[in-house]
Amino acid sequence: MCAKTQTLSSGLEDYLEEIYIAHLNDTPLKGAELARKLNISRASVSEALSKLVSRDLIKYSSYEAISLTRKGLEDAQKVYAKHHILKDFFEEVLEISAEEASENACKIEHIISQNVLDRMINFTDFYKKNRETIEKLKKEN
Amino acid sequence: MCAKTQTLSSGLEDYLEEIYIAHLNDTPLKGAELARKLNISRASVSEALSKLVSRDLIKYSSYEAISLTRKGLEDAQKVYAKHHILKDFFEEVLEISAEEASENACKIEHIISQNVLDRMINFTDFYKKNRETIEKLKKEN
DNA sequence: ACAAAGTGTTAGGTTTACCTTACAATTTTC
DNA sequence: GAAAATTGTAAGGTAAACCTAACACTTTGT
Repeated sequence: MCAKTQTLSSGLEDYLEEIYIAHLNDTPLKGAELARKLNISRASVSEALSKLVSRDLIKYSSYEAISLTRKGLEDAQKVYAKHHILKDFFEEVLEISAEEASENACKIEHIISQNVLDRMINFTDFYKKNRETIEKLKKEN
Repeated sequence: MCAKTQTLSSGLEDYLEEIYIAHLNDTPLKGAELARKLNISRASVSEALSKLVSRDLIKYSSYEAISLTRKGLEDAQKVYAKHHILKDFFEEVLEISAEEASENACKIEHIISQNVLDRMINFTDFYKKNRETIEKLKKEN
């Protein structure tokens, strides 16, 4: 009856994130396509989708597009946001390439604490606003 | 979306790191003590140590202190360094508490790319050298 | 020295997240 | 409206990393 709120494994978060990206792009996403995107077998995706359904994070029937429940949407947004906070910090502050920034963000997004992320948002924001001053300072050293 | 790569598993890196810390402290470390430190059963530690021995990263015989091979020492130093680069950045730049900085570093150290770490070293260094100027700049915003 | 305490290993189990194979169900294409 | 292609799922398997229980071996304390 009452839905359980468990923490999502890193793997399930990846599924959810990819489903969310399809949602953002307004692109219908089926299991097989998700399998291709994540480079995982259709069988494994099938199992994972069952888990997400049983946790009330997605709606899904065979041969139809996957959709997010309200709860699933919220969770996905959180993961997606984490990804971008990290990616943005890596790119803007550390000057890492978009690709490498994304690869690192993909892994770290599942384990970093919210507090660190919050500070990272502020810091990246500060950095962007003062980029010229800071870069001048760097050259002076 | 998130491809996986790993030579030494995150778990084995943790064992190695703890062994290295004992080495730094010049404290003999046996399996049982390692198990206590990592909060893992003696049985699991026994298995893990066998793996580390077979990979030529440690030397170990029952009832004796664990020691690092040259290769093991190098690997351990790398992990340990990663931990401190991250911890230092979290503490010094993001002003995270020592404890939380360490907790985050513990997890991230196993997955972050060397390139990001290198940039992080430089950035933290820059930040420390220009702390006052940067903090003044923050207040101005 | 020898009992108690501590340490190590084995055997067998669990969980998680993958996999392949094979088949069933559905959709697409001609 | 079939044949072909695609999609989904069930069954059974693998591997990693942990666990407990039981037992054997070693060290310690008196």
